[in-house]
Amino acid sequence: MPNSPQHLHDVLVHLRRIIRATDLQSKRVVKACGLTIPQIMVLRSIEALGDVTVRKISDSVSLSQATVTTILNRLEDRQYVERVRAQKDKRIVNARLTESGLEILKTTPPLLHEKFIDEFESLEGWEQTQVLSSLQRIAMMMDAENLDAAPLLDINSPDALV
Amino acid sequence: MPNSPQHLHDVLVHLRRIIRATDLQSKRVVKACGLTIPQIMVLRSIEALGDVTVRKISDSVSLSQATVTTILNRLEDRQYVERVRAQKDKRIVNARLTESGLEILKTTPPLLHEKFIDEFESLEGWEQTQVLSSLQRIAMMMDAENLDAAPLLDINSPDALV
DNA sequence: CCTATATACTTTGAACTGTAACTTTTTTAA
DNA sequence: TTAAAAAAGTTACAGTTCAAAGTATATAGG
Repeated sequence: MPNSPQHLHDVLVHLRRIIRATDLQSKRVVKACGLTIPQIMVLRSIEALGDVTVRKISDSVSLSQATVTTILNRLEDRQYVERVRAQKDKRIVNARLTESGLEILKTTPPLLHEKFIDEFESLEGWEQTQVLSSLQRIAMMMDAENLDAAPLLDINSPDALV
Repeated sequence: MPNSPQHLHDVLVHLRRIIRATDLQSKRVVKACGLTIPQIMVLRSIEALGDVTVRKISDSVSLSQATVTTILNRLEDRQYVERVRAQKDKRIVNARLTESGLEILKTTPPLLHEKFIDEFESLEGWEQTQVLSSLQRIAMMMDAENLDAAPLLDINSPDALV
Protein backbone atom coordinates (compact mmCIF):
# COMPACT_ATOMS: atom_id res chain seq x y z
CA MET A 1 0.00 0.00 0.00
CA PRO A 2 1.54 3.33 -1.05
CA ASN A 3 2.08 5.94 1.62
CA SER A 4 0.94 8.87 -0.48
CA PRO A 5 1.06 11.74 2.05
CA GLN A 6 4.66 10.94 2.90
CA HIS A 7 5.54 10.49 -0.76
CA LEU A 8 3.92 13.79 -1.66
CA HIS A 9 5.89 15.51 1.04
CA ASP A 10 9.09 13.95 -0.26
CA VAL A 11 8.23 15.04 -3.79
CA LEU A 12 7.94 18.62 -2.57
CA VAL A 13 11.24 18.44 -0.70
CA HIS A 14 13.10 17.05 -3.68
CA LEU A 15 11.55 19.57 -6.03
CA ARG A 16 12.72 22.39 -3.77
CA ARG A 17 16.23 20.98 -3.74
CA ILE A 18 16.23 20.72 -7.48
CA ILE A 19 15.00 24.28 -7.87
CA ARG A 20 17.67 25.49 -5.50
CA ALA A 21 20.39 23.53 -7.28
CA THR A 22 19.27 25.12 -10.53
CA ASP A 23 19.57 28.59 -9.03
CA LEU A 24 23.02 27.84 -7.71
CA GLN A 25 24.12 26.49 -11.08
CA SER A 26 22.91 29.71 -12.69
CA LYS A 27 25.17 31.71 -10.36
CA ARG A 28 28.10 29.50 -11.32
CA VAL A 29 27.38 29.97 -15.00
CA VAL A 30 27.23 33.75 -14.51
CA LYS A 31 30.69 33.69 -13.05
CA ALA A 32 31.95 31.65 -15.96
CA CYS A 33 30.51 33.69 -18.83
CA GLY A 34 28.60 36.69 -17.50
CA LEU A 35 25.19 35.41 -18.52
CA THR A 36 22.50 33.71 -16.46
CA ILE A 37 20.87 30.47 -17.53
CA PRO A 38 17.62 32.12 -18.60
CA GLN A 39 19.60 34.63 -20.66
CA ILE A 40 21.53 31.85 -22.36
CA MET A 41 18.36 29.90 -23.01
CA VAL A 42 16.80 32.92 -24.66
CA LEU A 43 19.91 33.54 -26.75
CA ARG A 44 20.09 29.92 -27.85
CA SER A 45 16.43 29.93 -28.63
CA ILE A 46 16.89 32.92 -30.91
CA GLU A 47 19.90 31.28 -32.49
CA ALA A 48 17.99 28.09 -33.12
CA LEU A 49 14.77 29.69 -34.37
CA GLY A 50 16.21 32.63 -36.31
CA ASP A 51 14.40 35.94 -36.11
CA VAL A 52 11.63 35.06 -33.76
CA THR A 53 8.75 36.67 -31.88
CA VAL A 54 8.64 37.17 -28.13
CA ARG A 55 5.73 34.78 -27.91
CA LYS A 56 7.65 31.99 -29.64
CA ILE A 57 10.67 32.51 -27.43
CA SER A 58 8.47 32.40 -24.38
CA ASP A 59 6.91 29.12 -25.49
CA SER A 60 10.29 27.68 -26.33
CA VAL A 61 11.90 28.44 -22.98
CA SER A 62 8.83 27.97 -20.77
CA LEU A 63 8.75 31.50 -19.41
CA SER A 64 6.03 34.13 -19.50
CA GLN A 65 6.05 36.79 -22.18
CA ALA A 66 6.71 39.44 -19.54
CA THR A 67 9.74 37.60 -18.27
CA VAL A 68 11.15 37.20 -21.76
CA THR A 69 10.63 40.92 -22.32
CA THR A 70 12.72 41.82 -19.29
CA ILE A 71 15.41 39.34 -20.26
CA LEU A 72 15.45 40.74 -23.79
CA ASN A 73 15.82 44.25 -22.33
CA ARG A 74 18.98 43.23 -20.57
CA LEU A 75 20.33 41.39 -23.59
CA GLU A 76 19.55 44.40 -25.78
CA ASP A 77 21.28 46.75 -23.33
CA ARG A 78 24.38 44.64 -23.71
CA GLN A 79 23.91 44.51 -27.47
CA TYR A 80 23.68 40.76 -27.77
CA VAL A 81 20.25 41.08 -29.33
CA GLU A 82 18.32 43.63 -31.36
CA ARG A 83 14.59 44.05 -31.73
CA VAL A 84 13.17 44.43 -35.20
CA ARG A 85 9.56 45.42 -35.64
CA ALA A 86 7.77 43.43 -38.36
CA GLN A 87 6.63 45.48 -41.36
CA LYS A 88 3.36 43.78 -42.16
CA ASP A 89 2.13 43.46 -38.59
CA LYS A 90 3.55 46.24 -36.46
CA ARG A 91 2.55 44.64 -33.19
CA ILE A 92 5.14 41.95 -33.74
CA VAL A 93 8.70 42.32 -32.50
CA ASN A 94 11.35 39.97 -33.80
CA ALA A 95 14.46 39.32 -31.77
CA ARG A 96 17.70 38.90 -33.69
CA LEU A 97 21.19 37.95 -32.55
CA THR A 98 23.96 40.47 -33.07
CA GLU A 99 27.54 39.56 -33.87
CA SER A 100 28.45 39.89 -30.18
CA GLY A 101 25.48 37.73 -29.35
CA LEU A 102 26.80 34.97 -31.58
CA GLU A 103 30.27 35.42 -30.12
CA ILE A 104 29.24 35.26 -26.51
CA LEU A 105 27.15 32.16 -27.17
CA LYS A 106 30.33 30.32 -28.10
CA THR A 107 31.75 30.96 -24.65
CA THR A 108 28.77 29.63 -22.69
CA PRO A 109 29.27 26.48 -20.64
CA PRO A 110 26.77 23.60 -20.36
CA LEU A 111 23.69 24.65 -18.42
CA LEU A 112 23.65 21.54 -16.29
CA HIS A 113 26.42 21.02 -13.79
CA GLU A 114 29.29 18.88 -14.99
CA LYS A 115 28.76 16.56 -12.06
CA PHE A 116 25.18 16.05 -13.16
CA ILE A 117 26.17 15.43 -16.75
CA ASP A 118 28.85 12.93 -15.77
CA GLU A 119 26.61 11.05 -13.42
CA PHE A 120 23.68 11.04 -15.79
CA GLU A 121 25.82 9.76 -18.62
CA SER A 122 27.21 7.06 -16.43
CA LEU A 123 23.73 5.69 -15.85
CA GLU A 124 22.57 2.68 -17.80
CA GLY A 125 20.40 3.50 -20.77
CA TRP A 126 17.30 2.18 -19.09
CA GLU A 127 18.02 4.24 -16.01
CA GLN A 128 18.35 7.39 -18.06
CA THR A 129 15.07 6.58 -19.69
CA GLN A 130 13.40 5.99 -16.35
CA VAL A 131 14.65 9.26 -14.90
CA LEU A 132 13.61 11.11 -18.00
CA SER A 133 10.17 9.62 -18.14
CA SER A 134 9.58 10.31 -14.47
CA LEU A 135 10.57 13.89 -15.05
CA GLN A 136 8.26 14.14 -18.02
CA ARG A 137 5.49 12.61 -16.00
CA ILE A 138 5.95 15.12 -13.20
CA ALA A 139 6.11 18.03 -15.63
CA MET A 140 2.84 16.88 -17.17
CA MET A 141 1.13 16.28 -13.85
CA MET A 142 2.15 19.72 -12.62
CA ASP A 143 1.01 21.49 -15.73
CA ALA A 144 -2.36 22.72 -14.57
CA GLU A 145 -2.89 24.68 -17.76
CA ASN A 146 -3.18 21.63 -19.98
CA LEU A 147 -5.74 19.70 -18.05
CA ASP A 148 -6.17 17.13 -20.76
CA ALA A 149 -3.52 14.46 -20.94
CA ALA A 150 -0.90 15.93 -23.24
CA PRO A 151 0.64 13.54 -25.74
CA LEU A 152 3.87 11.98 -24.59
CA LEU A 153 7.14 12.58 -26.37
CA ASP A 154 6.03 15.76 -28.05
CA ILE A 155 9.42 17.30 -27.62
CA ASN A 156 10.26 19.21 -30.73
CA SER A 157 12.41 21.93 -29.29
CA PRO A 158 15.60 23.25 -30.82
CA ASP A 159 18.46 21.00 -29.92
CA ALA A 160 21.71 21.50 -28.10
CA LEU A 161 20.13 23.68 -25.44
CA VAL A 162 21.96 21.85 -22.66
CA MET B 1 22.77 2.75 -26.83
CA PRO B 2 21.59 5.77 -24.86
CA ASN B 3 21.36 9.09 -26.66
CA SER B 4 22.72 11.17 -23.83
CA PRO B 5 22.91 14.62 -25.43
CA GLN B 6 19.26 14.42 -26.44
CA HIS B 7 18.31 13.06 -23.05
CA LEU B 8 20.22 15.79 -21.27
CA HIS B 9 18.46 18.39 -23.34
CA ASP B 10 15.11 16.85 -22.51
CA VAL B 11 16.01 16.80 -18.83
CA LEU B 12 16.66 20.52 -18.98
CA VAL B 13 13.40 21.22 -20.77
CA HIS B 14 11.35 19.23 -18.28
CA LEU B 15 13.12 20.82 -15.34
CA ARG B 16 12.28 24.26 -16.70
CA ARG B 17 8.63 23.29 -17.09
CA ILE B 18 8.55 21.98 -13.57
CA ILE B 19 10.11 25.14 -12.18
CA ARG B 20 7.60 27.24 -14.07
CA ALA B 21 4.70 25.13 -12.88
CA THR B 22 5.92 25.62 -9.32
CA ASP B 23 5.97 29.38 -9.77
CA LEU B 24 2.48 29.37 -11.18
CA GLN B 25 1.22 27.23 -8.32
CA SER B 26 2.73 29.72 -5.88
CA LYS B 27 0.69 32.51 -7.46
CA ARG B 28 -2.46 30.42 -7.15
CA VAL B 29 -1.73 29.75 -3.52
CA VAL B 30 -1.20 33.47 -2.90
CA LYS B 31 -4.65 34.16 -4.26
CA ALA B 32 -6.14 31.51 -2.03
CA CYS B 33 -4.55 32.49 1.27
CA GLY B 34 -2.32 35.55 0.83
CA LEU B 35 0.94 33.69 1.39
CA THR B 36 3.48 32.41 -1.11
CA ILE B 37 4.77 28.85 -1.05
CA PRO B 38 8.14 29.77 0.43
CA GLN B 39 6.40 31.78 3.13
CA ILE B 40 4.17 28.85 3.99
CA MET B 41 7.11 26.46 4.01
CA VAL B 42 8.94 28.72 6.45
CA LEU B 43 5.87 29.03 8.67
CA ARG B 44 5.29 25.27 8.69
CA SER B 45 8.91 24.68 9.40
CA ILE B 46 8.72 26.94 12.45
CA GLU B 47 5.53 25.23 13.52
CA ALA B 48 7.13 21.81 13.20
CA LEU B 49 10.43 22.65 14.83
CA GLY B 50 9.25 25.04 17.54
CA ASP B 51 11.39 28.08 18.28
CA VAL B 52 14.09 27.64 15.74
CA THR B 53 17.15 29.42 14.37
CA VAL B 54 17.40 30.93 10.92
CA ARG B 55 20.06 28.40 9.99
CA LYS B 56 17.83 25.47 10.87
CA ILE B 57 14.94 26.89 8.92
CA SER B 58 17.17 27.44 5.95
CA ASP B 59 18.37 23.82 6.05
CA SER B 60 14.87 22.57 6.50
CA VAL B 61 13.40 24.41 3.52
CA SER B 62 16.45 24.28 1.23
CA LEU B 63 16.92 28.03 0.94
CA SER B 64 19.89 30.21 1.76
CA GLN B 65 20.07 31.99 5.08
CA ALA B 66 19.76 35.34 3.31
CA THR B 67 16.56 34.25 1.61
CA VAL B 68 15.05 33.02 4.84
CA THR B 69 15.91 36.37 6.43
CA THR B 70 13.98 38.31 3.79
CA ILE B 71 11.04 35.93 4.05
CA LEU B 72 11.06 36.28 7.83
CA ASN B 73 11.08 40.06 7.43
CA ARG B 74 7.87 39.92 5.47
CA LEU B 75 6.29 37.45 7.86
CA GLU B 76 7.31 39.62 10.80
CA ASP B 77 5.87 42.73 9.13
CA ARG B 78 2.57 40.93 8.94
CA GLN B 79 2.96 39.69 12.51
CA TYR B 80 2.81 36.00 11.72
CA VAL B 81 6.21 35.52 13.29
CA GLU B 82 8.32 37.18 15.93
CA ARG B 83 12.07 37.10 16.37
CA VAL B 84 13.42 36.33 19.80
CA ARG B 85 17.10 36.80 20.49
CA ALA B 86 18.62 33.99 22.51
CA GLN B 87 19.82 35.02 25.97
CA LYS B 88 22.92 32.90 26.27
CA ASP B 89 24.19 33.49 22.73
CA LYS B 90 23.03 36.83 21.45
CA ARG B 91 24.01 36.11 17.86
CA ILE B 92 21.21 33.62 17.65
CA VAL B 93 17.73 34.62 16.57
CA ASN B 94 14.85 32.27 17.18
CA ALA B 95 11.73 32.55 15.07
CA ARG B 96 8.45 31.95 16.82
CA LEU B 97 4.90 31.71 15.47
CA THR B 98 2.39 34.24 16.72
CA GLU B 99 -1.28 33.51 17.27
CA SER B 100 -2.10 34.96 13.86
CA GLY B 101 0.67 32.83 12.41
CA LEU B 102 -0.95 29.71 13.76
CA GLU B 103 -4.34 30.90 12.54
CA ILE B 104 -3.24 31.66 9.00
CA LEU B 105 -1.49 28.32 8.74
CA LYS B 106 -4.85 26.61 9.15
CA THR B 107 -6.14 28.35 6.05
CA THR B 108 -3.27 27.35 3.76
CA PRO B 109 -4.05 24.98 0.91
CA PRO B 110 -1.83 22.09 -0.23
CA LEU B 111 1.36 23.33 -1.83
CA LEU B 112 1.13 20.97 -4.77
CA HIS B 113 -1.65 21.47 -7.26
CA GLU B 114 -4.72 19.39 -6.69
CA LYS B 115 -4.38 17.95 -10.16
CA PHE B 116 -0.89 16.78 -9.31
CA ILE B 117 -1.98 15.26 -6.02
CA ASP B 118 -4.87 13.44 -7.64
CA GLU B 119 -2.79 12.07 -10.45
CA PHE B 120 0.09 11.12 -8.21
CA GLU B 121 -2.21 9.30 -5.83
CA SER B 122 -3.82 7.46 -8.69
CA LEU B 123 -0.48 5.98 -9.68
CA GLU B 124 0.37 2.45 -8.67
CA GLY B 125 2.56 2.20 -5.62
CA TRP B 126 5.56 1.11 -7.65
CA GLU B 127 5.05 4.02 -10.01
CA GLN B 128 5.01 6.48 -7.14
CA THR B 129 8.19 4.94 -5.87
CA GLN B 130 9.82 5.16 -9.26
CA VAL B 131 8.91 8.80 -9.72
CA LEU B 132 10.08 9.60 -6.23
CA SER B 133 13.37 7.81 -6.56
CA SER B 134 14.06 9.45 -9.91
CA LEU B 135 13.41 12.79 -8.31
CA GLN B 136 15.69 11.98 -5.43
CA ARG B 137 18.34 10.82 -7.84
CA ILE B 138 18.15 14.05 -9.82
CA ALA B 139 18.25 16.14 -6.67
CA MET B 140 21.37 14.31 -5.56
CA MET B 141 23.06 14.49 -8.92
CA MET B 142 22.39 18.22 -9.12
CA ASP B 143 23.66 18.91 -5.65
CA ALA B 144 27.17 20.09 -6.46
CA GLU B 145 27.84 20.97 -2.84
CA ASN B 146 27.80 17.39 -1.64
CA LEU B 147 30.23 15.85 -4.06
CA ASP B 148 30.33 12.55 -2.24
CA ALA B 149 27.43 10.23 -2.84
CA ALA B 150 24.97 11.20 -0.15
CA PRO B 151 23.15 8.32 1.54
CA LEU B 152 19.77 7.54 0.05
CA LEU B 153 16.57 7.92 1.99
CA ASP B 154 17.98 10.33 4.52
CA ILE B 155 14.75 12.23 4.62
CA ASN B 156 14.10 13.29 8.15
CA SER B 157 12.25 16.49 7.57
CA PRO B 158 9.22 17.62 9.49
CA ASP B 159 6.15 15.99 8.06
CA ALA B 160 2.97 17.29 6.54
CA LEU B 161 4.73 20.03 4.64
CA VAL B 162 2.77 19.30 1.49
C1' DC C 1 43.59 40.27 28.87
C1' DC C 2 43.49 40.69 24.02
C1' DT C 3 43.64 39.59 19.40
C1' DA C 4 42.34 36.47 15.70
C1' DT C 5 39.07 33.58 13.99
C1' DA C 6 34.67 31.68 13.66
C1' DT C 7 29.63 31.92 13.94
C1' DA C 8 24.81 33.81 13.32
C1' DC C 9 22.44 36.79 11.09
C1' DT C 10 21.35 41.03 8.14
C1' DT C 11 22.01 44.15 4.31
C1' DT C 12 22.98 45.19 -0.42
C1' DG C 13 22.68 44.60 -5.17
C1' DA C 14 21.25 42.34 -9.26
C1' DA C 15 18.47 39.09 -11.72
C1' DC C 16 14.35 36.23 -12.28
C1' DT C 17 9.41 35.63 -12.22
C1' DG C 18 4.46 36.15 -12.77
C1' DT C 19 -0.11 38.83 -12.92
C1' DA C 20 -2.56 42.73 -14.05
C1' DA C 21 -2.96 46.84 -16.34
C1' DC C 22 -1.65 49.32 -20.34
C1' DT C 23 -0.39 50.73 -25.44
C1' DT C 24 -0.49 49.80 -30.11
C1' DT C 25 -2.09 47.39 -33.99
C1' DT C 26 -5.02 44.13 -36.36
C1' DT C 27 -9.20 41.62 -37.09
C1' DT C 28 -14.12 40.97 -36.72
C1' DA C 29 -18.79 42.14 -36.89
C1' DA C 30 -22.62 45.21 -37.01
C1' DT D 1 -17.20 52.31 -42.08
C1' DT D 2 -16.62 51.98 -37.62
C1' DA D 3 -16.86 50.23 -33.08
C1' DA D 4 -15.66 46.12 -30.40
C1' DA D 5 -12.72 42.47 -29.53
C1' DA D 6 -8.45 40.19 -29.89
C1' DA D 7 -3.49 39.93 -30.18
C1' DA D 8 1.55 41.27 -29.34
C1' DG D 9 4.41 43.48 -26.36
C1' DT D 10 5.66 46.44 -22.47
C1' DT D 11 5.34 48.43 -17.87
C1' DA D 12 4.47 48.40 -12.93
C1' DC D 13 4.70 45.94 -8.98
C1' DA D 14 5.68 42.55 -5.48
C1' DG D 15 8.05 38.59 -4.18
C1' DT D 16 11.98 35.24 -4.46
C1' DT D 17 16.72 34.15 -4.72
C1' DC D 18 21.69 34.14 -4.14
C1' DA D 19 26.63 35.80 -3.19
C1' DA D 20 29.26 39.02 -1.00
C1' DA D 21 29.98 42.37 2.27
C1' DG D 22 28.84 43.98 6.78
C1' DT D 23 27.57 43.72 11.96
C1' DA D 24 27.49 41.76 16.34
C1' DT D 25 28.79 38.17 19.35
C1' DA D 26 31.47 34.23 20.95
C1' DT D 27 35.56 31.31 21.31
C1' DA D 28 40.51 30.12 21.18
C1' DG D 29 45.35 31.03 21.50
C1' DG D 30 49.11 33.74 23.08
